[in-house]
Amino acid sequence: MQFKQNETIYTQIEKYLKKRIFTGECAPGERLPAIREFAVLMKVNPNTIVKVYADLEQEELIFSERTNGKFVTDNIELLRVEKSKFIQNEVRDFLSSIKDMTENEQDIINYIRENYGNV
Amino acid sequence: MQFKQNETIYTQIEKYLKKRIFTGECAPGERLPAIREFAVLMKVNPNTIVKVYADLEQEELIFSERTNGKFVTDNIELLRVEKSKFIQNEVRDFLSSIKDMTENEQDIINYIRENYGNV
Amino acid sequence: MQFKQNETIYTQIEKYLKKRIFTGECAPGERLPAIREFAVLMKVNPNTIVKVYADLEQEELIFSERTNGKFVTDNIELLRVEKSKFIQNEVRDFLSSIKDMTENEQDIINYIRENYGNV
Amino acid sequence: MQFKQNETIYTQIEKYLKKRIFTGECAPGERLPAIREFAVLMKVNPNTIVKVYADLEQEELIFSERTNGKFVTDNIELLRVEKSKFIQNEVRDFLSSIKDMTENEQDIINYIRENYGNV
DNA sequence: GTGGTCTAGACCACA
DNA sequence: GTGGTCTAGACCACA
Repeated sequence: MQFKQNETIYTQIEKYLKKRIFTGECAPGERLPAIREFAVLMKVNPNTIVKVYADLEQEELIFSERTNGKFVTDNIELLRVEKSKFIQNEVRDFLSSIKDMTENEQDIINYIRENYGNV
Repeated sequence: MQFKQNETIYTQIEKYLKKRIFTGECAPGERLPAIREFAVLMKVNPNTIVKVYADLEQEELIFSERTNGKFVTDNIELLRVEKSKFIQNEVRDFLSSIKDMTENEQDIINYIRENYGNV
Repeated sequence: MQFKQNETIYTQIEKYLKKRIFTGECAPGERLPAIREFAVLMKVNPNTIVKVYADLEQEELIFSERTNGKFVTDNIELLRVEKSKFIQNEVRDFLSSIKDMTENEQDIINYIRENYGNV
Repeated sequence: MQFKQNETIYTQIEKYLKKRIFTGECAPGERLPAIREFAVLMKVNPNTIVKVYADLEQEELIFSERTNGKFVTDNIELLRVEKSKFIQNEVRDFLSSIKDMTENEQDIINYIRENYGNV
């Protein structure tokens, strides 16, 4: 994974992991990669992953089993709600970033249509 | 202005200023606020504004007149191109952040419609 | 048994076992559960119980008979003294943790009265 | 400060700091010691203090001003509530640790009276 | 000077 | 092997 500057590494990994959880690539109840393993994969220090996991645990998206690893929550309802919040957040951030430079709703939708195929 | 954490202040001010330039609130050829004045307005240290102006000058969106201050470029064509790039960037960042969690183009457009009025 | 974080499991089991010994639930001279059995009951690794028993043996609260198992001491006087020490310890730890935030002795006693029924 | 084993350093510092906040030794709105300064005082690594401050900030007992330091909340009502919770917690932990080894409420109160002067 | 992030790496409890 | 804590210390953004 290639990290942007101007956004902290842990934030980027957190977003990445959340998206995997929300899309079900990391399924409810599934074991997450071990801290050290994930750190190697991401080419970061284990402590950075410790922070990522701690933050997601705080939000109850994942939970710990002592010495056994970290697991995606199996609270489907919570996942549904958090996913919805996450998306709404992204949408609103986007809209407020771009609104002033566009004419109206349709203008933005056109941009979406033009670029949807290219990402 | 309220700053987010996890993104540097100067980046946030740069975006803010670019948007004012692209929307014409800061018109082509217009004088920008003096560093100290802008710093007071934004409640940041003057050094932060120095960096912002330097970065925008680097991108040729603004230029210096020695002792006279900083001015928005009057190269309309450059403004048009940069604005377009800026918007496209935002659109693509948004799309790639959200694509995996949505079904299709229409799905995203619905989110836009739902939230357009609330930002 | 539900373990707290921020305190090691073996410490928590040690306290639990001591209390059973001091209350006589594990009577003087009585045989303690076998390591494996106790480990299963507590849902911990046998090594953890090995450590617990070793520590209590160190304090002479329990003793080994080679292949026959571990037994609660039958030194009643020692039990009396250790129980008393244990309680005094708990009381003093509690008092020093809370003293600065309370007005006086009576204040603490009121807290005891208020909460005695709810634990 | 002398740290106990079997309880993490950061937990002990957190409790220490909370108590200072609840007693008003660190008054509402007051600036807390700088991370590095406090680390030197406590003879621990700055990162440990970072964690302590982060945890208390999470609980809204303290707040950050970028590059200016950390401050005790001035939300008096929140302080009152959290102090009350903290004390109740300590009292209940104490009671459940000692209840089985005592006869009744009065028995415990006697222990409090006996030891109050000696802590 | 102040906090935030990150790395390298050690040591521990527990399985 | 797995996570948790802690240290030493670097580098950055910001004041």
